[in-house]
Amino acid sequence: MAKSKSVQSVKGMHDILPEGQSYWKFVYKKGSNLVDDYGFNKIDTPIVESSQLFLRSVGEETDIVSKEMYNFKTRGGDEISLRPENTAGVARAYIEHGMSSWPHPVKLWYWGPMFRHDQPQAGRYRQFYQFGTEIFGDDNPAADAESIFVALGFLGSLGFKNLTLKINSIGDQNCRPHYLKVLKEFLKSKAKQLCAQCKVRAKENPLRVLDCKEESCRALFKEAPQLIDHLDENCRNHFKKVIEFLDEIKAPYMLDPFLVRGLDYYTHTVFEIILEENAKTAELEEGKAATDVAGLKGLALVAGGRYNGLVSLLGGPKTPAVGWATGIERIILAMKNLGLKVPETKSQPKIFLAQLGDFAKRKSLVLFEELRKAGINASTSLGRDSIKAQLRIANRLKVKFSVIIGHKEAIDKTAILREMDSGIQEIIPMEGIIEAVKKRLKS
RNA sequence: GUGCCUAUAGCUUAAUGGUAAAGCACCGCUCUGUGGUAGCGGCGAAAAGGGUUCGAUCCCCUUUAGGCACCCCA
Repeated sequence: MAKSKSVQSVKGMHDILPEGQSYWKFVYKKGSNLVDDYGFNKIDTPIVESSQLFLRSVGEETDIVSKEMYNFKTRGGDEISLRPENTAGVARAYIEHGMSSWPHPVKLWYWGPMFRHDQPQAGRYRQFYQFGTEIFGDDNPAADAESIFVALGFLGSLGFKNLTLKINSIGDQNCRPHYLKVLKEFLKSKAKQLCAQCKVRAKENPLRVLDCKEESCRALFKEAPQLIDHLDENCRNHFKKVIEFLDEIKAPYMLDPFLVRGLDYYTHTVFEIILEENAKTAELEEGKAATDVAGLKGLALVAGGRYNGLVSLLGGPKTPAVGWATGIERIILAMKNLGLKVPETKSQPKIFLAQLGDFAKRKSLVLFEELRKAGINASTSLGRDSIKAQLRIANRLKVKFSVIIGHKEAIDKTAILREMDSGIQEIIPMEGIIEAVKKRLKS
């Protein structure tokens, strides 16, 4: 097989082919227009950052950094990494360019590839695109709500319905340690009944134990102390106000006391937007029953939260911030599975130029250029000499008209304009051809 | 990182322990001057490596890739 003898794409990496581009274009357009309307400005940061950045921000102990990051050493010996997410990079840029002196809040958005070395699955790649926003310098719960609202608006603009917003507060440096103590005690008392995995986690990352999907554990955790009951007054107030804002803008939400996130920098609000568990595909053909959306059950389309400690952690001034991100491959897969359609954006030529003989070929090349200058999307197949083959291409391209220049026409300084549907042809003087084409295309 | 399933041409599929077949697609010819339909022809495949066997695409092992479920996550 030719495939195996030639070079293949690296595991977990994928090509976005022309027919897939209409989805990408559509999602990008909807997303960028929306955040523009909300006053966000685009920022691009490098795909490569110093490894330190992620170790310090995302967290050395997190899976993303400890297991999934692409790390390299440069010739000079610098340790660098492919970015596994972009909040750290944007925060770094915020500090590096002195954005703290910009009028606040500083509202930024980004779109670009991220890299994580995990197991590829549907909607899950080692290089994948994320789109997201960050708001710096706004401590107000309204900024949390705005972030959530923008994320919901984005998904809504793509046609998603039946979304569930899960939200929780994980407190901050002041109150989380107290909670962890209480939680650890609880887990100790139940140690014997925990699943193997939870036993390990109870020691290493107790917060994540609450995430366990094991039925027996879940039952156990019903009595577990909840973060939300251990928030200090400041945190509780903040969370309460976020919820009030969500009520105000009528965003449907679900409090999830077990929602924790895999990045260390989060404080206060954390949230996820998932497709409802019972999301079904559109009924495609008659007789074909709707099926569960493959691979997407409970998968987060959007995730985000507040990270008030991040900027100062990276050496910048103490700056509250909040943001979210979404995975584009995942979004597009969900759109396809749900039958959400996007407009076709393939290049659609309006007319086709066919020629016979070298002299005519030269003439049609000139005309081709003139058509382009006149803003008419024309196509041609100058490499083919048989008129039959050329018209076959014209037919396949679904053009309305073909312009045919044979040897005779080239000498007479005329061209044949053929309407493809009817097959009606007329001979038009060369200098009038552009006008004639324009006129026909209009009607 | 773990477990299960899968791998035949660009795509979809077939048969077979003994020369790998077809449809679609692509290219050409019939037809250097007219497409859609037709006829004819061409291109082109066993993921890689090893083992069992007289002989392996088929049976076995390893690797690779994909899917699914974990883990984790967007």
